[in-house]
Amino acid sequence: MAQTDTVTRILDTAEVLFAERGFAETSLRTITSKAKVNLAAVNYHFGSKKSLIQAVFSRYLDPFTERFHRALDELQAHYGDAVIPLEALLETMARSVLEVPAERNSLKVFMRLLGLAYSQAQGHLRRYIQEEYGSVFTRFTELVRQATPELPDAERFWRLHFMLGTVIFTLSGLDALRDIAEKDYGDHVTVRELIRRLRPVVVAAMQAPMTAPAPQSVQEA
Amino acid sequence: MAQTDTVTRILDTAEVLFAERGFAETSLRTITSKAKVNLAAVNYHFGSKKSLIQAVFSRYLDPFTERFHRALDELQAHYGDAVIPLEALLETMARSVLEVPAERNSLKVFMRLLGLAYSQAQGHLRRYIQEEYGSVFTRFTELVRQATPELPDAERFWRLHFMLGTVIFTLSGLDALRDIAEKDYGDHVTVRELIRRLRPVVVAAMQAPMTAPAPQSVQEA
DNA sequence: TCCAATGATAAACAGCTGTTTCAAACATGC
DNA sequence: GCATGTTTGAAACAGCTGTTTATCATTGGA
Repeated sequence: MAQTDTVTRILDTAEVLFAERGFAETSLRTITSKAKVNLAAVNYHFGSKKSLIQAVFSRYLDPFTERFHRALDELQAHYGDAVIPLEALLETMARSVLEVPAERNSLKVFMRLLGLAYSQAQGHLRRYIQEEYGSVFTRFTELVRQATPELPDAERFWRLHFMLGTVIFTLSGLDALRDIAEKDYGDHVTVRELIRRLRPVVVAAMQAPMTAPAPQSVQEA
Repeated sequence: MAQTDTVTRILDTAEVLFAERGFAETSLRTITSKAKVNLAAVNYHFGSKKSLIQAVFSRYLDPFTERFHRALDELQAHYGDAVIPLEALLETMARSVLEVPAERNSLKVFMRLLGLAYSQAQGHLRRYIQEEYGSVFTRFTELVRQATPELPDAERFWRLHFMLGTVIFTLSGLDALRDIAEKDYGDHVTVRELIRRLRPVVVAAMQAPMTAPAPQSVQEA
């Protein structure tokens, strides 16, 4: 065995580079040279670049989904048959997201990867994540449904994705935004502080009053 | 002159392909062959692939900023010295965004490109957009400042970017989200309808109550 | 001790990338 | 008509891409 496992050295290097520059823009040669590992090692241990990308995600998402499931278990046990309030659900999710990368001090990388998963072409990634980790999301949305019975299903779906966009966009572009905020407002913000700022905004957004559907006379695009 | 200008044929093809697959994942050969144009034409007319990417953005952003500036002029003329309410500002912005691509029936492409500009590596793009079109955004945020005097500057900055994330994330991933929504809720939504749904959410988010700063005892990441 | 399996290494592979070159075609002004 | 500047065309360029091969080293078990 080398001083640290070749596989984990590849994963450690790859996740940072992917987060910094995207998948297509990061070559295997860049990864392997920075990881002080032979080029062929990636294909030997992971099979292909695609699989390496998925492995990087699994290493974050597997512990996350496990923790999140457990946290939801506790939450449901605590509330029994009563409806879990929206704030508690959001709080639990936030805590689960924060806990995982705390073990490896890189929430920033985690969020940036999530952002890339949504925005980059990489259709295989979205499919992989959907198939592998879709069930947690389904469970969560069902609980949100019970917490917001006044919302029509479609409206809640869209608002949840509005908020997903808020979180992913903000946290994945964190460095750039933090620089601007610090320069313009002397406001050096930490991730935990950002999440504190996010909470009331997300709650207010989910509970915003609904407006009447657009009149049909308006032309469509 | 060919049946349509070589330059515009390149731009038309490039913007669609970029929106579909990202910048790094779209080769000049794919663009030129699909546009039925010689490979060298891109480098001849635009100089480089980088410049082509910027040209694609200019073609959207130049008309947009011009319209948006004009719309803000009218708004300020109408309200005189009075403070323009937040809803009116957001409404004006939404209208300006909607108007531009209506001329070329591709708001979807426009939004997807905006999303890519934020998420893709392409540091040159962010710099280009910032330098070229930053002034409109500055003007807009100043008006938002007057409309929300109760918010501290830093808080307003973050909330504006929260909402920017919401809009860009939603509209740039529109196709995928729409498919899910249609399958699960039979809800076939148009862009204009989505924007109608976005409005109350954004307003509520901007006007959400503030919570006290986190106690200093909490450890930071 | 020998064998087999596993892992690491360097080299080569075919294919694609953005860009350049230079000759041909074209249009335009005189 | 000729000469001018502009736009196209096919081909080549050097460089990088992911992947494969074949060789070598190292290990653990019989």
